Amino acid sequence: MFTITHRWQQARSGQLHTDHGLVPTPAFMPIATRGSLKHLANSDLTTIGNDIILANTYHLFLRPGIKVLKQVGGLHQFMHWTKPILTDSGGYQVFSLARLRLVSPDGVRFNSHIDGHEFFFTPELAMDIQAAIGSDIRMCFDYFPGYPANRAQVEESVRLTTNWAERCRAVHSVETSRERSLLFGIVQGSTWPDLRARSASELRAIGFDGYAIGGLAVGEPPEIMYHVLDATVPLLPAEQPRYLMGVGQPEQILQAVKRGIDMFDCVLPTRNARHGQVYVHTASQLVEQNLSLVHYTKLSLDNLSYQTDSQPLDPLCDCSTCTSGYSRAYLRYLFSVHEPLAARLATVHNVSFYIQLLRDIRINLALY
RNA sequence: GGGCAGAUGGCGGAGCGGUCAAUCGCACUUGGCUGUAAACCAAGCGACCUUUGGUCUUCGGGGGUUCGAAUCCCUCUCUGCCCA
Repeated sequence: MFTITHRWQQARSGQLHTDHGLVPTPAFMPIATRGSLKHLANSDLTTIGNDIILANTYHLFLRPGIKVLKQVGGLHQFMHWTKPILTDSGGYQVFSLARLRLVSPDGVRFNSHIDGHEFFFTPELAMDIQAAIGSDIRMCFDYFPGYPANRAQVEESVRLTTNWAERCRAVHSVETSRERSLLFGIVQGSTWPDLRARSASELRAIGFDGYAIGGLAVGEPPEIMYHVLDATVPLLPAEQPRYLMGVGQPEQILQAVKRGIDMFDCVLPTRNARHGQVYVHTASQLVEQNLSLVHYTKLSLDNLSYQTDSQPLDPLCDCSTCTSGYSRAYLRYLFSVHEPLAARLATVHNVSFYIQLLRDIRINLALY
């Protein structure tokens, strides 16, 4: 169930209800692909105030596998995480592991990126795996051909995605008698407004608990992405959650919220943290308190300029990294000597930055 | 005192007459990461020139052979190992 509590022009804030609790929206979901948010313990996420994480069907299927997931009672039990989990379907891996797969109408033949083992991934299998994981929000197995793609490829992408969405819907309807999980459809169509419209229309006809927009933030200029959102969001049900998959940079999230998006996920805060790049508020923001997180920049901690910089990463941040007295100089040093603590401290900060950003957006919807 | 081996760019370490401003690794500098095959990848890393490119100074010091030397010869200095 999804309830909208506030609206401001196209933007809205609300609550997504799941068996593992409420998710205030707009929401950002940090990525725990393999059932672990890299470098963080659950207690870190609790401290940060994170409400929901994303895990990946494809990766958890390879290891630990369906059998183990069932035996240990699902991913919540396994990783001892009590809040909601959304699972991506593996559709993104069809794209990112393109060299290791072959797409057909029935499904996708994959070779494991781990040991080369071949298997056949279908919408039904994707749903079985997500059931074994026990995720609160499950995604349909979709297909998109990358960017740029020609019209024929994108039409094929929409056709397969709709067909597979029907099959996912069928499996999900049968198996969710006891547990209540939500199933989201994924709109494809790349940059063609009419194909986006066709995809949205076909998915609405099937009926889902929420609608995701996929196939964006895959190399196209941000302006193109905003245009696609302008054309696509109005075609989605007004009272149901909308999820922009894989986005993105903080300003892209702001732009998408303005256009009516409720949910986000992205590897950037976690991956960038591991790579020594941290998001911080800029000085101008100190002056314009009201505008809060609109003003930010990214620091490359390996830059020589931080060698003796005694400031915290972000004086305006209340995360444990920034309030514990760790300096930019120390973080830079830890990265330079490859101490694991560097990635941990930076990840705590970046995830906090995103969670704070979304919290501020929810509180001050009109300001953004 | 004698014998042998060796000295190459910040470090390690290739090269052993021309295609060498010198493979490679590390370090260093700067970029990039968008539903995570990513604690990763890329570029740069003697000086100067606006460039595809060009010029200049380099391979312990000095001298020599050669059209041409980091590569061959002589010598000096230093280092390591062995014998006294």
